[in-house]
Amino acid sequence: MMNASLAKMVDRCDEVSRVLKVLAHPDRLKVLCFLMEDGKSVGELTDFCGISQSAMSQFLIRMKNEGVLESAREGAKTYYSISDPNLKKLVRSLKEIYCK
Amino acid sequence: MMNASLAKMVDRCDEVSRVLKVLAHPDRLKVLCFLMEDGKSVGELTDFCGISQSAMSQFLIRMKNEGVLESAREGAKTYYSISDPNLKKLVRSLKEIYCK
DNA sequence: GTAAAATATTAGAATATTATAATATTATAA
DNA sequence: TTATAATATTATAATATTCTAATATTTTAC
Repeated sequence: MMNASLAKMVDRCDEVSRVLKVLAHPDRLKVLCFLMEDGKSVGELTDFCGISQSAMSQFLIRMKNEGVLESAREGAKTYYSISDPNLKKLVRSLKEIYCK
Repeated sequence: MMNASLAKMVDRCDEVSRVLKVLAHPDRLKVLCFLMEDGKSVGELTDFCGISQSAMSQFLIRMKNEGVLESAREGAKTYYSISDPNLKKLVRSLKEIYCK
């Protein structure tokens, strides 16, 4: 009726869909693509996306709380980077699928 | 500054994030996992997910409008299946990443 | 034709998300 | 110590999503 792999996936739909929600916004996805290279400051990310500083900060903190980003303060700047290896894999897959 | 693959991905963030939005709900993700096998009727999908018939119908029609599902009426039943090959690849990737 | 089964539609309340503006905090440089 | 740069916080309006209930449509079986 239902194979083991499907059953496992179904068990994790809540968890996985929460992560997907993070990616399901053009600016957040853009941020994550940019962060694939290395850590960036809030200012760099704000410039890159062209959204307000406040909106960016809120997105970043939200993604950090969701467990996919980590932050490191260096002086007045805060650098964000991807902390979740699964998310990195996922963004790589998206590139594979949609950017060939 | 920014490699070609990243640039391409950034160009498609709007499109890709719209698809991800479809997956970013536990019940819709569950449906898509179930549909990886083959087409299912609205009734089967409703039973599988344990949500109301109306909610399921609305989700299915929305996903069809989004271009990831197709439907085929057979008598009183409507069978839905995945029409977007990229979405299939994506669900496969999610299985790979999160269900190993 | 009428009833029942299967699906779709509509409307609306409840909730969540997004975006903006204003302000606060923190750190550095002068 | 004050000004400025960088980031975070708060509040809120605007919008979008989700869920439910009620009803409508379509098809088949009788």
